[in-house]
Amino acid sequence: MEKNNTREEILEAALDLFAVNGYEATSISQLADAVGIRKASLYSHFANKQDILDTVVETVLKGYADHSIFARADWNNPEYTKDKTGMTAEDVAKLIQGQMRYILHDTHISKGRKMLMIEQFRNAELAELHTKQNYEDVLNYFTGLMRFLIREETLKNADPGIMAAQFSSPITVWINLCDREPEREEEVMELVRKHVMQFFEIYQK
Amino acid sequence: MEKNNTREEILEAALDLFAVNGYEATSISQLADAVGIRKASLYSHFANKQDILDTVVETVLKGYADHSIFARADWNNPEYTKDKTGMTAEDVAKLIQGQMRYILHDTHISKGRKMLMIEQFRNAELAELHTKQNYEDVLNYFTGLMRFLIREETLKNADPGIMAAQFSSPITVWINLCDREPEREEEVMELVRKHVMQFFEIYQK
DNA sequence: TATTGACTAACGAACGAACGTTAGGTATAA
DNA sequence: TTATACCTAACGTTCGTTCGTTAGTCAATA
Repeated sequence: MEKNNTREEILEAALDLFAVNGYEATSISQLADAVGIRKASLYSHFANKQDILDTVVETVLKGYADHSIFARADWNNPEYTKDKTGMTAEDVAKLIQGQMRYILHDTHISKGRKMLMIEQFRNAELAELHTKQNYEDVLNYFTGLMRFLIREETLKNADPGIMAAQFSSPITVWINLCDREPEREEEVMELVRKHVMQFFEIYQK
Repeated sequence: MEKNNTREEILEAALDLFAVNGYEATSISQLADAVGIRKASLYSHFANKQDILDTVVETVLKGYADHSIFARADWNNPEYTKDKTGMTAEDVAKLIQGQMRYILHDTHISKGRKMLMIEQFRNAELAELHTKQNYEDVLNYFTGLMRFLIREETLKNADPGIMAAQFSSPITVWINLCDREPEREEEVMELVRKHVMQFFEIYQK
């Protein structure tokens, strides 16, 4: 009755290792040790090492599509924005902090992000994925937010793409910092608060 | 009379390879091939593979200390600021664009940056170096610039640390984008121009 | 000037260990 | 009975490294 989950364990361990060492520098033996089986047993579940990477990437991609805050937002949908009208600077700061906590601590998302970071100069497919997930989707999301806040007359009218870059880039940089030095998370959260407050002040209508 | 430079050629090829594949995923044979010698000959110049990495890091560090725009600036030194008084938004945009071109195309700086990017989750020393070079020094530099522009009454008074984060982070993000997709450099340069112009507008006195 | 010897950089060959992978056997459970 | 998950053993290849040799350079010596 117990469904066998070795395959999932392998994928999880693989993402763990790829997110620290990268694909090439991770060996089949390392991976097998992490799962607690012999390395030959991996081949009962995957055709070869590349197949493991492909499946991990597939999993990361699917997890992203299912759980990404940024890819799923729709600022033109009243259903999506109805609980976001009349947001103050503090409200937005809290919202962003919550999103950052999620992005930082969700294991799939954070390990996927690190893997893309490591592989971005060797694997063209992963480089593209990196740009989409950590640049284009983020920028789109915050451009939507800026347009929404301008429409609501919370912020003054200016190029929303540039506003989004100015608003989101510090957050992106601070997420990378926390990936490297997790003990600085609280320091970063305070910076985020200050950043959002100051952003709203200077862009206020 | 000709000074032998094989050692330098090895270091250059090593940085090339480490900046794409990382240290572990780069083999001694690959490196020897890139230099055009047999792999055993590498050991006439370095004790072992780790010694090559250590020396490459040392070289990157020295190159950074000698050539980094950010580590060498001193906004309290009149000698440094004397040609920077009365800068308009366009002047600053041009200045930043020039600095970005340099940072993007100087081979040592760009390859060093990529190597640190790849190694940041496995090598604590390189993670620290990454934070210093691409976060702390950058933030310090731009905090200095903000203080300078506030002192000059070009910009209004606000938290210069937050201003520096808002000003520099988009630039950091765009440099990373260009590292991944160099063909987007001109698009990025236009974004930088817009960003700087808009930044000066909203923060104007 | 010619000879010697010390030093160097590069080499081919080989080392044991680890790599990714395959084959074949065994135990478990449907 | 058949299929599956895991095993041990081994494959050929590549890994980082060591060894002993060779060819060339250069300074001191004869």
